[in-house]
Formats: sequence, C-alpha cells, structure tokens
Amino acid sequence: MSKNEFTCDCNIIHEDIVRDTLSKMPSEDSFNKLAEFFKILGDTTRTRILFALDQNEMCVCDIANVLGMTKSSISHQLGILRRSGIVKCRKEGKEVYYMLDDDHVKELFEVGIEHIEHKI
Amino acid sequence: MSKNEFTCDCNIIHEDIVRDTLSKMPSEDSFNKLAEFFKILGDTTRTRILFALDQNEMCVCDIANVLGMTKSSISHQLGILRRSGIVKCRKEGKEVYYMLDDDHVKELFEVGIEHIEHKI
DNA sequence: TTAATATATGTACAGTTGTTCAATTATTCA
DNA sequence: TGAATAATTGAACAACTGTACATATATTAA
Repeated sequence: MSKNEFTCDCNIIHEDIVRDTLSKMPSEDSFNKLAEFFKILGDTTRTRILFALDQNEMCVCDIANVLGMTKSSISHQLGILRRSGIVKCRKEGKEVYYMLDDDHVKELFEVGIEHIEHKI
Repeated sequence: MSKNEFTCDCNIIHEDIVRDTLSKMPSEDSFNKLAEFFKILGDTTRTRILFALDQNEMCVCDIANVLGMTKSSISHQLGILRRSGIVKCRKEGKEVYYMLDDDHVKELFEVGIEHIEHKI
C-alpha cells in the first residue's frame, strides 16, 4: 500500500490499523441509511411526536394539541416519519390516525435516554 | 379543559387522549437532549468515524485516511463527538488517539442496523 | 531556536432543514 | 350540490450544518 493510495492530505501513520479498519467498513449505502435513520430521530418535534404516539394512537389534530403546534407543521413531520417507515396511519372518515410502525424506535428511545442520564 | 387552553389552530377531537398523552410527556429539556444525541449520530461522516473507532482506536490522520477526507473536517467532527461525550481521546506526543466513550453507541448501531434491514 | 509535523480552530459559503402561510384535496353532512 | 372540516402539499424564508481553506497551537527533533 503506497502513500498515493490514500485520498487524504496527510502522512499515513499506522498502515496496518488503517487497512484493518478499511476492511471492516460497511458500504457507503449502509452508512447513508443508518445516518438517515438517526437524522430523522434527531429533531425535537419528531421525538415528541414519536413519544406521544408511543403513549396513544392519535389524529393529526390531537398531536398538534399535545405539542402546541400547527397542524401543518405536524403534518409535514408526520409525512417524513411515514415515508421513512417509522409511523403508519389509518384513515377514518376525515381523520387520519397515526401510530408507531417500528419496534426499534421504542428501543432506541430507551438507549438514548440511558445515554443522556449517564452523562448528567 | 376549555378550547382556549389549546395552543394550536385546530378543534380538539379527543380531549381525553390529549390530556392523557400530555400528562405522560417528559420535559422539553429531555426531548432536546435526546434529539441532540440522535442528531449527532445522524451524519454519515460521524457514523463512519464511530464505526471505525469501534474497530480500532485511531489517530486523526488514520481516521482521515480510512474515510478519505481531510484531517480538518475529521478534526471538526471529532470535536463535536468529543464535546457530546461520545468519544474520548488520549494524547501521545504529537498524535491524539481517539476511542469510543459510550457503550450506548454500539447498542444504538445494532438497533439502527436492525431497523434498516427490516425495512428492505 | 528553527523546522517539521499532528491537530485544532476560525471563517466563509453552499446546501439542507423546519416552520409558516396559502392553496388544495378528501370526506361528511345538510 | 355546497359548506364545513381534517389533513396534505407547495413555496418561501430564516436558521443551521458540513466542508474547505487558512491560520494557529503544540510537540518533537535537529
């Protein structure tokens, strides 16, 4: 492995470590999907929506009231959560009821809260 | 609970559900911290750094080589990860070695990957 | 001290994101 | 059908974020 194989602007220090780590790195696609998933959880409005839906299935209007925000912004965020497969919905007349569509979310919340409490 | 207690622009539909959910919602501060934590994981560069550090402790230069990016951008991201208590470092001469400082990260990665694989 | 190297940091800029407002769709009921 | 209501969607704008470049700091060795 010659120096010019490296794409960055620095001298290589531990070729063996770099090589070993490189061989274990998952595909770029995997990282994109993983980061995308965390990014969706990385917004206060969305975490509050998800926590609320973990307590009760609710319509858009209910969620807007719980969060004290407009229906429009809630609907925009629900769209993001829906398109990423984190929540699902069911229509009943004019109303649309939302609920969690992913067991992992609850698990992630627990680990996330553990992390936060550990850091206090 | 009268209608004007609600801060949003919509008619209340299920007062009991809203009230119940409201009573269970954690503080704004908790949500801010939780979202902040996920936001930090919600970037491809940072997830790659964390995955790499989960394989081997490494100096900035090594990480830059593994990721094919400049030392400057890696250092900026390491600063974010350090300040949020996700990685820690140890200095050895001119070099600074970084490592994970949080067991939760590994756990979150596993749950995140499960989610992604489940959704394919 | 001076030169070389590893890392950190400040600034600037392009790209992204969340909210608001306005308009639209879908459904119910008179 | 037409009015009312729930939700969605599009556009615009401010705020934020990641990277690159330039510069600064820190350490080593000559």
